[in-house]
Amino acid sequence: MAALNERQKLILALIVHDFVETAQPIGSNHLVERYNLDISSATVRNVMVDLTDAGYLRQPHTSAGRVPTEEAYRYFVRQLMGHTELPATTQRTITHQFYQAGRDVSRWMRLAASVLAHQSQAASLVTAPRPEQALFKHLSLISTQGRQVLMVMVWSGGEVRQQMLTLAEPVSQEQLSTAAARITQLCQGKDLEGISALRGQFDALETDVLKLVNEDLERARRLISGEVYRDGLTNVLAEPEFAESESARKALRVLEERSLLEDLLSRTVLNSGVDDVQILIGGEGTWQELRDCSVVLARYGAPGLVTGALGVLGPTRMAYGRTVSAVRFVSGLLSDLVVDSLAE
Amino acid sequence: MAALNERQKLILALIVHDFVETAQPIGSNHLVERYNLDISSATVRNVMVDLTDAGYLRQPHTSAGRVPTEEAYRYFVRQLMGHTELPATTQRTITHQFYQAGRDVSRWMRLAASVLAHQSQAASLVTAPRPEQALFKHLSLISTQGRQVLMVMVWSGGEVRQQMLTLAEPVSQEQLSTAAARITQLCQGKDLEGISALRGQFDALETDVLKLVNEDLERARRLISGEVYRDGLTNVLAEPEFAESESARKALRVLEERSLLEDLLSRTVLNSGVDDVQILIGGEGTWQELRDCSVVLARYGAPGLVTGALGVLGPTRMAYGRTVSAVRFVSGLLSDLVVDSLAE
DNA sequence: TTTAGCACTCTCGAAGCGAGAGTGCTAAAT
DNA sequence: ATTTAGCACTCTCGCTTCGAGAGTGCTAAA
Repeated sequence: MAALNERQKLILALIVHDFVETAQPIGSNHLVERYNLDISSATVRNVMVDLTDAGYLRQPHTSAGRVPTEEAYRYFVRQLMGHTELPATTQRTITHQFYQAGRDVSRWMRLAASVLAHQSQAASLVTAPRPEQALFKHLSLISTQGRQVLMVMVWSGGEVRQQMLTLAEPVSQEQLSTAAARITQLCQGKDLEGISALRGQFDALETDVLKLVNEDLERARRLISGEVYRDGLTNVLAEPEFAESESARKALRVLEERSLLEDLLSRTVLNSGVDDVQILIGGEGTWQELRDCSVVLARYGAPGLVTGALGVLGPTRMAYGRTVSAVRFVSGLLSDLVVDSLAE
Repeated sequence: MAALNERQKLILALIVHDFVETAQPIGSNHLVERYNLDISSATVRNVMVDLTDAGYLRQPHTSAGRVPTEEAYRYFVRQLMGHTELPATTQRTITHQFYQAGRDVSRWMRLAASVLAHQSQAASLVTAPRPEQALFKHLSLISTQGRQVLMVMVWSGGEVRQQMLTLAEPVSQEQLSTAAARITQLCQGKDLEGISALRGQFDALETDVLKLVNEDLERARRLISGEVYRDGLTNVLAEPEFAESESARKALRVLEERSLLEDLLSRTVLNSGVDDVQILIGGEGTWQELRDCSVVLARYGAPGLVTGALGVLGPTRMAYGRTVSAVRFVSGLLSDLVVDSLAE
């Protein structure tokens, strides 16, 4: 696959651009007229033959225009697209909305999903930030009614987890507070293993509580991603490539089914740096469900401390420029917010 | 619309049943053969004419079989369907899963949505339980870093809400704990107004904290439903009535767009009793988006204290028996769980 | 009141056909 | 050595036609 010359690049870029817009095969005449090219349609056709031989274009049938191949999108994304950013006013609006949302993580998530879906006109997903290595910070024990106790655990990074505990016999709120204070003091800054090592220094009540802390965290640790937020699912249904519902089903299954999503995320963003946008085109041969789909993903957060993932799923024929800049921007914004809420 | 005789009811029930299964117009011959009726197809045709005149059936075109009208589904649901329950083994399995999920509300929600989607083979939604009238129960203040403080509020019904607070100047954890204890003691059992009435009894730090408590709760109060959980969206895409994506879009928009959902819920389940299953067929003339859709909804929880809503959205041609029993069962189960976690 | 018989209607898929769009090739022009 | 005009060729798409099949409604007999 020899390097493309300038004219070839131009034609390829134009075809990708037009096809993204119209979803129709692009013909040589069409291209010349639309862009007032100072070359003839015959020349364009010659170039098209080159690009077809190089594997960047294909024809749906003998006498139709050309359509970009997956390879073309990859080339476009790598070499032709250039670095774009969201318009400054859009950036300001979005930033403003986030700061208005206060410190409520679940609102950040919903907002991020909504912004991504809207900017990319595709389906978006955002996973809640999760600590990569959780350090214990604080425990509250609150008696609710009878022998029921609400445990509220705070972990490094501000993750709050709750759990109910049923005691063998009623215990006063005072006793609970004392126990919580003792556990908080002894376990502060420790991770799961550190806490287990303290076994034996606690009385019966405290041991009961700690067992639940352990269980809860063990369960949480098994999952890569936190709560998943989605938006814009109906956007992809509007795209012609998902007109017959079968293809739409396949694509949306990936977002809906936890196991598929975890698989996708674990093989991509987990190995990448924060705010580093990854683009998966056409499932890259691996994901059968993502044939005809592209996914733009990024990891956000504070690496080593708290991270989450976010991204957009749309047809291969996707406005990569806009989508990538939206993902990059929101990812950066969330990273800032998460880091801010870690330390100031 | 005169009352139907037994034969008419039988035929109507069979047509609804068959159409739900096959999604094809039902012909008189087909019916007689399949159910070994001891009447002739001509007789069935006569009955069909009656039912068509009565508005329960219609023909897609002159020489096709009959299709139930929305009116037919309503009649079916009210008069013909009878009371069904999920099989006992299914009930046990589901119950077991819920108790395995411990006390984690967000897992209940996910599980409920998943069970509903699976049992009804349609799209499901579940809103997190929210206090109808929130009484303050407990406050923890946890210093994180510098002047950042994490507030964790516990409200009646076990709802835990968190908020970040940035102080003017650093304050020790000890001081924070004292303030939290004082606020907890003074405000315990009070609602938003009760807390406002105490204004003036607090020092600067405590007032700052309370302002945030107020803000957060004010914001929460404006929403009818808590976090929304969805599942089985891809199920509805498998139905032939949603084969062209346009109709699918309309239906899924209702689930996806918060405002539409809130509208739907506020006009239905909010006025109904808990565990009382409501069935909306074809949008009932009001919801344009829900043409060709039916929604089966119920409110769950402890009325007056904590409630949420849950339901299923599918094509009008839906297995109402199975769906209604699934919704009723899961609603009851969630009610029990919520009530249990309130008091024991 | 039920049913057999039958003419009638309408959809659906296959087949046929022409218009239109777009190509690839060749030969001339730059 | 490129570029381009010209042209024949190919293939899709929309349209129409047509026959088979399914299902009805009506009528007259049981």
